[in-house]
Amino acid sequence: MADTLPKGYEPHDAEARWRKHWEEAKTFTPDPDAPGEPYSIVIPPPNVTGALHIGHALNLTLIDVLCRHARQKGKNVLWLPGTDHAGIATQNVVERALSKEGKSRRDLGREAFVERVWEWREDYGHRILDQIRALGASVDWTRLRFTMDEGLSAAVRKVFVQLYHEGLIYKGDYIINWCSRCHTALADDEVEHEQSKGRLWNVRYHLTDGSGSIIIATTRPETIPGDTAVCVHPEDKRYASLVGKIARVPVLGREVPIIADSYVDREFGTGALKVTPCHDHNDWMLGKKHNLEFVQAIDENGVMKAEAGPYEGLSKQECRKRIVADIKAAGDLVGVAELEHAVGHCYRCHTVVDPHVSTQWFVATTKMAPAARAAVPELTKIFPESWLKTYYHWLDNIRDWCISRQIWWGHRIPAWTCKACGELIVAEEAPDVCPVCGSDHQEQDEDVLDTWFSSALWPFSTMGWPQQTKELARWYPTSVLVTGFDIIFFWVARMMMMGQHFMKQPPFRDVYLHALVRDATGRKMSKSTGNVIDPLLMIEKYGCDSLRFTLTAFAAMGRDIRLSEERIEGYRHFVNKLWNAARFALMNLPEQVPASVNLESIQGLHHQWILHRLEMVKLGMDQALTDYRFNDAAQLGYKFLWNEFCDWYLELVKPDMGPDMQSDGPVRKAAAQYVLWLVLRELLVLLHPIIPFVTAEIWRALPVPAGEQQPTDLALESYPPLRPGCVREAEAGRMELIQSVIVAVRTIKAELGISPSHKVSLLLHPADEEQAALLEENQDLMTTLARLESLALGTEVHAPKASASAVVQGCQIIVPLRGAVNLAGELARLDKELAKLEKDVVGVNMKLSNESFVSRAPAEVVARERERAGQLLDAKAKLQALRARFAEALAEE
RNA sequence: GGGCAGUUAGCUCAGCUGGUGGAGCACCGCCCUUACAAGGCGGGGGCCACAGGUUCAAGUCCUGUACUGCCCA
Repeated sequence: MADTLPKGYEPHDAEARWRKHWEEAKTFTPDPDAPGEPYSIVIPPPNVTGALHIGHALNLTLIDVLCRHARQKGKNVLWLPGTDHAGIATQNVVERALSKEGKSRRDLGREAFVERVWEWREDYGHRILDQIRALGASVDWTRLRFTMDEGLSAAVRKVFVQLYHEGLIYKGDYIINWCSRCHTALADDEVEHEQSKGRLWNVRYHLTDGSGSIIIATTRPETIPGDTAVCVHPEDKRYASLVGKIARVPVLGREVPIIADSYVDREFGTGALKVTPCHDHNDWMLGKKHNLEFVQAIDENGVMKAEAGPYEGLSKQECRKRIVADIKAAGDLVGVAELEHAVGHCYRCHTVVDPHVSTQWFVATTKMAPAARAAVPELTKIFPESWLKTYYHWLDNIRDWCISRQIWWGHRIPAWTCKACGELIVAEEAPDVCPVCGSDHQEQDEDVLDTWFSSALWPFSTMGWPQQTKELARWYPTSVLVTGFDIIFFWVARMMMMGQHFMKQPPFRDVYLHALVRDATGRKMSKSTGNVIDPLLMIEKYGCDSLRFTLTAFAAMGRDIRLSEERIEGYRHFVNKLWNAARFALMNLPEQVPASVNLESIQGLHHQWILHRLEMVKLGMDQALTDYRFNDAAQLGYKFLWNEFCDWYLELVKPDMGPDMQSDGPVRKAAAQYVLWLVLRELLVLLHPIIPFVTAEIWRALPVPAGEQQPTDLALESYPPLRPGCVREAEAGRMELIQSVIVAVRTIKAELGISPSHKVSLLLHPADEEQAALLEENQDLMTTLARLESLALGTEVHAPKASASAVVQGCQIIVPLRGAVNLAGELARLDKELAKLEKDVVGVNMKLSNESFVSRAPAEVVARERERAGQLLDAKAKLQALRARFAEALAEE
């Protein structure tokens, strides 16, 4: 006997051992010169400040499944790991640490502060990487990248400079989203809109000519000092006569024109809008269009400026209170209403974002978007397709991307201003002298670039671009990008634009967008709600494979995943089941596997059946993973292991393993051992991409065939070869009959209260000769699994009237009942069966008696229904006869 | 306001190109049958949200309604 496994699987030891082995042996470090179709994935770089959350766990698990599967298929696989520097988030973290020491970043100065961030990164930046390790991600650690690495930074500078010279990056005064807490600009998609309760103030603006007034509606009265117009809809009859007149801004007294623009929503508020170009995006657009004055009334700290007159120096909140009070005192506050409206918040710190006018750098994404749009779906396919429209819609309505951030941690903008002549110099390296005036006195732009700017280059910058590396030649474009749909704008679309522009082809062939992981009640997981499921804690409690299997099994396309700890716990049972099946196998296998048996001519229906099923699962799982149907792949594996291999095959094979009583014993046992070994072995390979640790651990313990080397590393094993000769539909169908007979006997026992272990006699009346032969040949299987005392076959066999019965595929199943059993129970059982049959008969007859069904449905379908009708009627007749006999027996009691 | 999903067993969800509605968990019985009680065997449970339409045939295709969720403005 081979060495068996310990009674329970200990995930911690096994996981630690395999993680260490794979990393030290560089198992997942590919050679660009190696053969095999290239397959590559770049990791969606997690935020370096982050801790692994369940969303990462899902993402990494799915990518790992794809990569491990691709390796099995003989591909040359690169999975490139790394992190991004998360400008705002990281700076916030370090600033918070500083503030505990009573210091601000300004106390340190820029250089010392950045130094401090690097130190922080040295101390904590590996945390997220260790967590990626914990999950078993088969990344190539030798190619680890960070967006602030020298190579990637050089790529950023090159891209910036080139885009600038191509006119695709420009600097200008624009209205942007301003976070006064982070003290920086934000891109449009970095602002999260949330419905919140607010108020709508109706305020009267008097006309300068004394001819009356106009009432406007506003949600932000503190911006009144920045008003430079009042706007109405050109077709709004209520205000037609006022257009062109001059209104006076309350309190401030500024005279502003009343203009007309179809942008105005006549239904909203009073239908009249005050226009504040410096403090609202839409008003900015109106200001440009109508050549209005631009008055900035609030500064970048949220404090009122001199332009706000009497409110100068007040916070915007205080200003709101005061100006409302002043307007009310003047009798111009017409009304206040409650209002539910969307308010923008900073995605990093959740402060309310203010529209703010300032000098910023922009990428002309309006010009770059068309290429990224055109690439889909011809060059890049999006899965699931339902995201296609969202992708198009965003690109079609894109605004230029604000990329400058007023922080210190990040790639500093490679632009210098000559102190002598004011020339703006954009270059990859600091210029020695000004190309215009020759002065050597330049000052670099203070701002850094948006983190997503460097992330957008990730698919090629990580492979060494702008150097022409072997990696780029071999692995660009990448095979697939796997990521959450929530960053389709932040990341996917921008990588598409940059990839198209600089590499002349999009960065991935496929984009697979997975769902968000939610809690059991469907809420987003967040620290503040306290409903997070910590993947590391789950790994600790249930083992990594349990978590991975759960996530894979729930990753149905286009659906959110509702996760709860119970589910992970549940799938731990699956891992345990596999472990125990392997234990059983090992207890029944010799130290060396017997010489191989010709599987295509193997005897034994159970062997033929399980080999057939194995072929189906191989094909099915491969196809499912190719189609990104992760849940289907997981389910196929689950059902095969549990419901076929364990529930049936292991039971069926037990008699083969017994003492060698019969003359064919040794041969039969050797064949069974070989099939058992082989099926388990290939099943381990199939499951390995999803649950790598437990499968590797079992694999190591499996015996190897005589003459072969000691166990190999499962991670390097190929996908099991297909054996077309083992595909046998007919045999599989025959096995189903045997299974049905066994189930029928078990049901009779269970429903009549006969103990499962109580051995009964079984009489079978087969439907025909062929069935008789089949049942005859497989008596052993039925005797063992149905726990029979004896088995008799043939229509001549006498059956006592007091027998329980059933009909399966035309075969009558008769179990003589002796002793104190519940005879009335059997009658009820038969009646229930008959009622069920009757219902089916009625259904089929209805179809067949429908003239148009018979004439219009495909002949094949009609034939199938006819056959079924025949079977049902046959079963019904037989069961009725059996019931009649039984009723007689009851009467005789 | 625009767009995209979803509505199937008590719960969470599968159900591809229309042809006898499934799984896991939960529930109810019975069982320590020599891998597994984290187990085995058996069972109950569904007008597939609603209303129309197409079709011989609709959970599946089309239209509308209701509710839920998400994204964008």
